[in-house]
Amino acid sequence: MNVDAQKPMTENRSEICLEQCFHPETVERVSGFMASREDLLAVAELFKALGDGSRMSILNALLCSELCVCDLTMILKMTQSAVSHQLRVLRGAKIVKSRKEGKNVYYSLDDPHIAMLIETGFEHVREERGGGDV
Amino acid sequence: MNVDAQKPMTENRSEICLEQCFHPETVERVSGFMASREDLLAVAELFKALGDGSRMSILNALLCSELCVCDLTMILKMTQSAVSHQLRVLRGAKIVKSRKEGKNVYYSLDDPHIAMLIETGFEHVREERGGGDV
DNA sequence: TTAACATATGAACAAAGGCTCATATGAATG
DNA sequence: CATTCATATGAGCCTTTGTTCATATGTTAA
Repeated sequence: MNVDAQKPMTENRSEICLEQCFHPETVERVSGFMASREDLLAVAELFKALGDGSRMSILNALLCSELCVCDLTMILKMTQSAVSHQLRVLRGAKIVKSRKEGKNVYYSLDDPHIAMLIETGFEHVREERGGGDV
Repeated sequence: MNVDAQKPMTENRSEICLEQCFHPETVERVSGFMASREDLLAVAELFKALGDGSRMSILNALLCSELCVCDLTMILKMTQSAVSHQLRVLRGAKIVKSRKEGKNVYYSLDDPHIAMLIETGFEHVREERGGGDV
């Protein structure tokens, strides 16, 4: 989470890479192609929220069924507090949504993209271990 | 990255959730559905590696073209050292691959899943900001 | 209202992560 | 071989993050 990048590039150039080393047109073209800083950060935040073992376990469970916090606590064998804290992160990232029913709060995946991301992730790591390439 | 969960659940049950609160069949069913701990951690690691602004910028650039470290340094206006460190993380996560040519090392996305993940991520955040739902 | 329970949250602490600086490695060139 | 340049890496520093513990909030039932 930096992407600051707003320092004068003139100075940068002299320290790091003398003018002959890089490919100016490529750099130009790719620079033009880059997503907005805002989008980049948003996507990074999304993946960061997916990038934790506990949260991935929660999501894996929610992939199967809507669940209340207590169920999750049982399934993941984690503290209720830890589960709640992680659900907060997931809620903040709009990865899960919640629904209140009496004393219970039921969580589920927020939208189909999320399920797709998670499933693609699993595919990727399984193939990687399995064969090497596809 | 915890997912330890190997403490005796008997004790857990009495502390956290008395027997009447949860849905035993659901818990049972979902527990059976869960991916292996190994896969969960691998996926979490994958997303964690994607979950950083600097790395997402690198990947966004690589989505467009194969690039050497120096090009990336220019495009992202980051230190060469910082870029190299992040490329190491990406390499370790098998998200990018590298190819050496003379003094330069060229990086590119490792496989199509990666591009798909990133693009789905962008779609998600754009739709989220744009409309609210699809 | 009081008690019991499900969930949320704040503080504190330990661990992980990203950046910079300095330096190492390894290739090309004189 | 010595130099130069592209890239990689280790150490140190500071920030972020995940967990636990204690407690707050809010809902249902007695």
